[in-house]
Amino acid sequence: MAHPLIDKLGHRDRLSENEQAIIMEMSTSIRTVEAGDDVVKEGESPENSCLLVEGWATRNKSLSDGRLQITAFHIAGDFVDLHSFLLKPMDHSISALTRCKLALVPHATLKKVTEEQPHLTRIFWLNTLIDAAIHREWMVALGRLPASGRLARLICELYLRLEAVGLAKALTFEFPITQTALADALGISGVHVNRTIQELRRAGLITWQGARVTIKDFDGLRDVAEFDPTYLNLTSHPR
Amino acid sequence: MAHPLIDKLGHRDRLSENEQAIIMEMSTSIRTVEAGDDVVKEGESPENSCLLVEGWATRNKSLSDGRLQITAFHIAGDFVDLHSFLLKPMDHSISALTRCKLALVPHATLKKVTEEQPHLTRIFWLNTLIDAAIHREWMVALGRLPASGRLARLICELYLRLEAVGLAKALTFEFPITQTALADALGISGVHVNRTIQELRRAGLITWQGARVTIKDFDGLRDVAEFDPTYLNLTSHPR
DNA sequence: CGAGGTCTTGAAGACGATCAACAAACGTGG
DNA sequence: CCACGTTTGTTGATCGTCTTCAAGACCTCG
Repeated sequence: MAHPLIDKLGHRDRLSENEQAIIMEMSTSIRTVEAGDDVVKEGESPENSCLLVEGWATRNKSLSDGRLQITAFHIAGDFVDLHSFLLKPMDHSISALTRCKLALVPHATLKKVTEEQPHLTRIFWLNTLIDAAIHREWMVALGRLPASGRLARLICELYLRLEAVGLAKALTFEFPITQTALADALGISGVHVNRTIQELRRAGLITWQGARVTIKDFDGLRDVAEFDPTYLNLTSHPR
Repeated sequence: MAHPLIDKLGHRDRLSENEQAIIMEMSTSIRTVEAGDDVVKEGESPENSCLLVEGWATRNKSLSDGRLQITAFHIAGDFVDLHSFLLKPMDHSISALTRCKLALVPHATLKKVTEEQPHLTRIFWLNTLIDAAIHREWMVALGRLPASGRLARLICELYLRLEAVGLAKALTFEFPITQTALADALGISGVHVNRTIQELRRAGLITWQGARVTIKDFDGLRDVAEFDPTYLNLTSHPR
């Protein structure tokens, strides 16, 4: 299994050899997008969905005055843009946080999967349902948690997701983001992000130097975050 | 077309006679849930998905101390709980805001649809993708809009959704909710909901008496809300 | 080595929370 | 049909979190 998506989906249900082969062959080409550039823009109706092979990307929506809200972070193995297969035009943009490598999957191929591979279709569908579950989790954070809780939650979520695909271990990971961008994800100001990071540091819950985040007290962080990982559906069972 | 779901899905793509017949026959039974009761609770793994035939329901998640965040409102014709077909256990609860009539659809039937009805599968999948798009829209509101903007958005969204299924017209609709529950949707306190409603009233944008909400100045309300209805995907095209 | 972006800190002020009290509406039983 | 209790809506006062503005320190990269 040398494919990040197969790794990831394999955590949720068993994939047959045939299904794995289909996933390996789905993509027609690889596209590279530079840090800061958009992969897809709000309003477009792309003919391909893209799978993130390498790098970090965000889903985001912007308001007329330029204010931004990041609605999700994506990492290697995420089928970032599966939504655009059926949902057109795009209601949001996908932007590269770092340089990204993306595998393009034509919508015609996905349509064929829905016609010939019911089990794989359900797995892909599930993938988008988990995106929705993560959205709900973020809504709770944005609506009901103070800044420290929101940040703590994000750290817990990202660590578990990265760990699940082998991109983090030992409670530490690289998070290549500016505090300004983090503000757009947490729904607070850049200045306050800075103060909130310091608050978690002072409480002995994390260290954060450059891009490296280390969780020093997972239980403490989980308490501040009121975090329960069930929504990530990281356990395998037949669908 | 005497079925609310057929009405609704018909706005997004054409349904064949056969597909309409399948939808009519999917449901094995009707369940009634009283106002305030839960339809499904967080943590459960139901064997049926439920389709809301009559009444208002919410999706919600609660924190350990009892604070609540409503993540969506659902109305007649919404396939509220399609998520639980593949996403188990439930990451959130579904609760009845008013007395609700729900049609139960066994997951085995849905599985059969995915195996025999690719087009209908895509339509159902799309339905959950639109739920996700609405979630993203709410995240922008929760993260980046002041209370007045959040409330204005909700009113715009609900009006358009109700109108699309024939449950509202002439810029007025019944919204049977308490200000406390509204607070749990908007991520603010109950007291502040009250003041925010008054603010929109004073600005001449709405009236709100008892459960009846009337939009007096749609353009004005849309501006306060920074509302763009694209995300609701209310237009029909082949999927 | 200089320049632009990013991080950090301080001070003032806004928005919304919380607490408290009262008014109005609603439902229920007498 | 009215009396009463409970829930919901309304208002005022005070407090806290987070915003905004501003300035300086650090750092990275050409």
